Amino acid sequence: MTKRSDQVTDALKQLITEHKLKPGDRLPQEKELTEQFAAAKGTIREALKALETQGLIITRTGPGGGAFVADVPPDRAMSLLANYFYFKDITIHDIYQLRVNLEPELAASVVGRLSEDDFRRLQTTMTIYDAPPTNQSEEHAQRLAELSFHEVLVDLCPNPILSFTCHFLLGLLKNLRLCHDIYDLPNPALWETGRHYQMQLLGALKRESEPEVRRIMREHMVRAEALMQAQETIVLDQFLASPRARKGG
Amino acid sequence: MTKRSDQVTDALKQLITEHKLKPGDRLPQEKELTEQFAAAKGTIREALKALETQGLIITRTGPGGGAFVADVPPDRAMSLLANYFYFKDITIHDIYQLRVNLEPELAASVVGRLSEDDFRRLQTTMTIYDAPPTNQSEEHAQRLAELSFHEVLVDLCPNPILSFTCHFLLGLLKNLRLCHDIYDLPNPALWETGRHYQMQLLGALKRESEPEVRRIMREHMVRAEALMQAQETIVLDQFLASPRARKGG
DNA sequence: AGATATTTGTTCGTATGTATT
DNA sequence: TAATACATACGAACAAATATC
Repeated sequence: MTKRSDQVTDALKQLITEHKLKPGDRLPQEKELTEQFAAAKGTIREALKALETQGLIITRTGPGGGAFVADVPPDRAMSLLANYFYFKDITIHDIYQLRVNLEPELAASVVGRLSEDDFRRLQTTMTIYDAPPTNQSEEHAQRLAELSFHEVLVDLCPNPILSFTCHFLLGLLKNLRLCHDIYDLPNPALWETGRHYQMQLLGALKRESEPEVRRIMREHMVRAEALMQAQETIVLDQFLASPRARKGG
Repeated sequence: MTKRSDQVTDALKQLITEHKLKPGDRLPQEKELTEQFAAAKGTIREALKALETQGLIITRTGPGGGAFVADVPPDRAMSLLANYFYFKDITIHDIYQLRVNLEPELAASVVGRLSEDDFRRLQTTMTIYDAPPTNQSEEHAQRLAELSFHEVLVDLCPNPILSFTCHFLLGLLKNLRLCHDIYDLPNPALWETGRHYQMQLLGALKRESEPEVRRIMREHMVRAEALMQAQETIVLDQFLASPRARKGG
């Protein structure tokens, strides 16, 4: 038997779609809902909480307050999706199999859409890894900055699905345990090639040459995957070896 | 000030990650949680409801019952993500920009992994659109069956991210209002080419020729996009024209 | 099969916090 | 400042589901 609160959740969702409610529109108050659904406050609140965690509504207290339909924030959508992958173990190849094919599209989709300000943003992020890193934490920071170059493209991409997917993949690279371990290893080649390709990419974007943008980004991704995978094997070997090593003293 | 129930939600999430709880493991009971967090029952229940909505836990009543860590079901992850795109208007090109680049990878990733039974499944789905459709509802059904061909590939794909993304795109094609409208239009070319490419694909999969599989699937997607886009313009024109037409009688 | 114990699910009444007027 | 309207939180009781004996 489905729970009463879940029934209310579904009913409220239907109410939103049927009445074509838009972000900002208000739902009935808790008191009204208790009457409409003949359910107690607690039950109604659980139903609203479900919608709130989905990002579909936000609630405000005080006069004129209540539950308001909301645009799901990208961050929330990303963390909800990240939950799905939490118990699967993701490999570098899993991530780059998508990046190799999608990042070129992403870059191509912004050709001719960059303002002077956008170019400055790209150039600014590149200055962070202008010089080779001197210590480990600096190297770690540079890796994250390198990713933010791609986040600028994500912001400008007109395709919401492509943009979100690439953004999510960047989130995995930023947050996954495996990736943190990889970033902790020194990797001058990764710094060198990342810098190299992004310089080339910036030029191609300025020339507004879509084929070149596509080609450069693809090469960039293929190269990055190879370098990351090399480190992945090291990290995984360490992981396999360490329990033994500890036991052995 | 952040809500008490949200604090509890975060604390419970942290508890799961820190104790490395895996699917099947139990969380403390409501009663214990009220004591541990010095919060009322309703507050605890709202926190648990948030985790339940995310698909991170399921709850069971009775002795030995409680909240159990769960693997997020793919369906739930998909519908949570679909919420994000609910208020964005997605175009055919948005969807196919990803499909053109990912479906070839998907197909390539299953080469050499198909059992006799899998081949039968593929062949069975193809029989549904063996003959040209005679009426509109039959045509609509065939379109959905055509998509289920790709769902077989999704099931076999070893890359969880690629598999999920392609699955999600199929979900959009199945559920989006725009796509339903498109499927309602007669389109013999779509039937013809879909059938054609899937026959070819089946052959290439049997020969285990990865380059061919990739090439055929890409052509299939490029062709499908063109046909779908042609219908998209018709549907959108209708949509723009219809208010006028109604008013005019 | 039926009684019982355990645990979540639901209800109601009340009190507190917060933002608007 | 005070009054008002709304969500948020507390606490006790009851209902429903389910495993065990």
